[in-house]
Amino acid sequence: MKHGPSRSERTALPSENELAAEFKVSRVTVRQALDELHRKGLIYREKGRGSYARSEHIGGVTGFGSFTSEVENAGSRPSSRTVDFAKVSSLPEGMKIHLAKSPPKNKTYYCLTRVRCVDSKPVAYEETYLDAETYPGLQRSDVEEGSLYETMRRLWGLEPAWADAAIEPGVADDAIAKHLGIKVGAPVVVAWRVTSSEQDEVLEYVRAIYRGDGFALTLRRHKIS
Amino acid sequence: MKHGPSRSERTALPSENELAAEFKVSRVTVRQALDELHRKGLIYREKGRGSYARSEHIGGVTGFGSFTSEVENAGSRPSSRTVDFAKVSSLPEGMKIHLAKSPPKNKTYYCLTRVRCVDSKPVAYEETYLDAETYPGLQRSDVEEGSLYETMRRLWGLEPAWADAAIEPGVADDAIAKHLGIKVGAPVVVAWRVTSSEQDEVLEYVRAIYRGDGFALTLRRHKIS
DNA sequence: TTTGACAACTTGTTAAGACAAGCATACAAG
DNA sequence: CTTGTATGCTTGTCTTAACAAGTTGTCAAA
Repeated sequence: MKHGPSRSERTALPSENELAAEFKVSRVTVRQALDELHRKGLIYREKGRGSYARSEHIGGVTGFGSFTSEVENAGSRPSSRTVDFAKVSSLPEGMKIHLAKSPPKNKTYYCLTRVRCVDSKPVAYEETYLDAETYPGLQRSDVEEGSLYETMRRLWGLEPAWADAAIEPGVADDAIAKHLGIKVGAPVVVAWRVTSSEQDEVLEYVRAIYRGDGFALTLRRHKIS
Repeated sequence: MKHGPSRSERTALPSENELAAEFKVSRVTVRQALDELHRKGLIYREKGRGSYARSEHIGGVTGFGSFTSEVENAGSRPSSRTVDFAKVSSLPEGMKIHLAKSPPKNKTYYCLTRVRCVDSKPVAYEETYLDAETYPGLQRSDVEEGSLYETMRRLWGLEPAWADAAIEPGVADDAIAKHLGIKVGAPVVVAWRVTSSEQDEVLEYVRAIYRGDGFALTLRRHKIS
């Protein structure tokens, strides 16, 4: 026997059984989809009651993942200016200090230096170190345009899956101040990051310096525990 | 027919079927467990090959979650010194600027000010704003000792589930420099955070200021996409 | 030697169903 | 009016089963 429309007054989503019937799939499949939405923070679920949609879910620039797609998802227009592309023989000291796995020695890296912009305003100075063995024959033209992650996928079939990062405060030195259009000594956020594939191959080492005035790194809907 | 020991030479984990047999559960259940380990970044999986354990997995102080448990998991000893406990009638300006949902007006909050220490060294200055309606009758003694999240759970049955945060650079002012034992004007990281329950009830607003010398916020094994 | 078909494994996905446990309503007993 | 109970819903957990798709080694054919 039906007990009135009470549930429908409270529930944003149909029940798992209703969804299974509607889309002609099994309940296991419905649950897989709902669990994924839950992990992303788009819905929450209550035993004995139902699944509820959250009112909102907006993205932000986290400093992980692709700068290009993150800024786009946030509704702004990303752009990059390549400052330099050179071969170097070691990583910055901070990389060795902060990150769990110390990088191997006697390697050569391509060092890609870019200024990251949101709506044409420079917000970050970024040095990306790419192992020369991982990207044989890498050319400046390969990374000059568009998303680096897209290039990794297209040319080398590499897919970024995990990031380890350390965040610390700093002050802008002469070069960084000039690139970001801020004063020397202005406070900045320094992020050290290692991006790896699903199989733990290191894809890039990154040193990123974010300006602070009018821009902030955000982490939205971060699951605790 | 068996085809030699090739797989066992490469695989760290038994296959799903082997695990199901060993623990007398169905393969679906085994997969649920393995998928969870994968999401946590403890293993990775390859179709047609097997599941592989990652070499290491160490935690870090992310600035989300419980400071107490995060520092403990990182193998250090956390402590806190309560600087102040007062009633206030509004949140700091930065909270309204950075966070998605602007907090309601005409509220009163308990403002808990603490200095966070790792191995007795002060690393962060933290102001926690707790809605007086959410925590009726909150006493300083309730939060003076131990983990605030533990108190939330024990006394009010509230469970932190999600955090939204914004991170920006800053400089230490006089008060903060004194509390952290650093110089006035030293670079710091300012984190604005809202912690919510699974049902989106706001549990706390936090303004945290981290020193930069010898301490860094870390995010280990952060899943991309 | 090289190539290709095949078998035997792996994980990925889906199905259909059962039972437990929590929630909300309706309803009868007090 | 209050309280307990039954009912029918919900999500949570689990089982057994099947097939798809990718990987690896064997082995016969060229």
